[in-house]
Amino acid sequence: MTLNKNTFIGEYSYTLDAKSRINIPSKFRNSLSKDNKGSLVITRGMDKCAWIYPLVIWKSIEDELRKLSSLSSVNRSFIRNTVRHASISKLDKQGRIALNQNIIKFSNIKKNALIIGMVNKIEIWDPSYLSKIDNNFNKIDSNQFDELSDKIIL
Amino acid sequence: MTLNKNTFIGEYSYTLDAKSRINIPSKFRNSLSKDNKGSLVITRGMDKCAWIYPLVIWKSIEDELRKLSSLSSVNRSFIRNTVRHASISKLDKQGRIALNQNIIKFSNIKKNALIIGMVNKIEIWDPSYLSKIDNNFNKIDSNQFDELSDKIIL
DNA sequence: ATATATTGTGGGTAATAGTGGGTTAATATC
DNA sequence: GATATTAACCCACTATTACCCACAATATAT
Repeated sequence: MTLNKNTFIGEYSYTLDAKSRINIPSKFRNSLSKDNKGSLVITRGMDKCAWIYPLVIWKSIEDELRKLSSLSSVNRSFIRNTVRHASISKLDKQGRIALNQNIIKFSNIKKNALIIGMVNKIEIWDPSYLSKIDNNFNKIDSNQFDELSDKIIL
Repeated sequence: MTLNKNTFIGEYSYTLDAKSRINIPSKFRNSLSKDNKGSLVITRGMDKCAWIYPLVIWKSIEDELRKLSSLSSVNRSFIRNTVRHASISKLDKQGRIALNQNIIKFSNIKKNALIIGMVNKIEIWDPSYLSKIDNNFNKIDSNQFDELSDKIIL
């Protein structure tokens, strides 16, 4: 509760109901700053999962995108792919959001879903798919993290 | 008591109660700086144990993570695996924290638990597992410590 | 030695969180 | 314009968590 605003950590397991609604962990809801007014932006992640940003954070991302010149084709496709699948959604009275078919299909979510706090954003995963990814993670030569471990002391 | 703030040394033996709460040694509680407001962050350790950080220390870790761009998949994995098992917890009026099932299972803690001060963080171990690890420690060839002895003068 | 404060452990109760489902309003389709 | 489909809103039930009080054991002070 005393954590930074719009900051999310931890992992939670929830279920999608018949109406494709999923609960947002109450710790995340409490962390959302008031100026979001309960609104989130849902989009495709870089991995096969959903990314969810607080509205105010998303707006700052938009501002960054605005700075990228459309003269570059790399920029154009980057902007397009970042924005085209994004949609705004509001928490209902019980603290849930509705996921649309597009996102559900993309992230291959069925009944069960894993919600993971990623500091500045939230991820929603299909549990079985993520555990596959995890195995690959363990196989990654750990020296890929050597550079990071120089920067961050845990 | 005159030790540096947010610094923990020593070993204590406590029990988990029926609600998975465990006492934090009063010396540790006294060492916690006021700006933590009694909050700690519990996460998985690099060994099979729980790591506990004072909130303010954790926040500085978070701030470092925030600087890592999510365009890099290595960064994404690193962030995910660093924060996904972390959760914030507040000391109750009696000075205990609640451990969640995730952490209990990971560190294989049953009824008895060992709390160890690790200078900047706290570890919680299953006593019987730790004594196994200790045996391995004694087997380590002592020249593995040569590198460390260059860095730290004991 | 006795009184007083602190520490570690147990447990009850009220508030909150997570889930399901029904009803109404909005939008789209024919 | 009538009907079908979807989304928004409301209510209800259960499990979990947070908060409070109690007490025995130890430590500290007088």
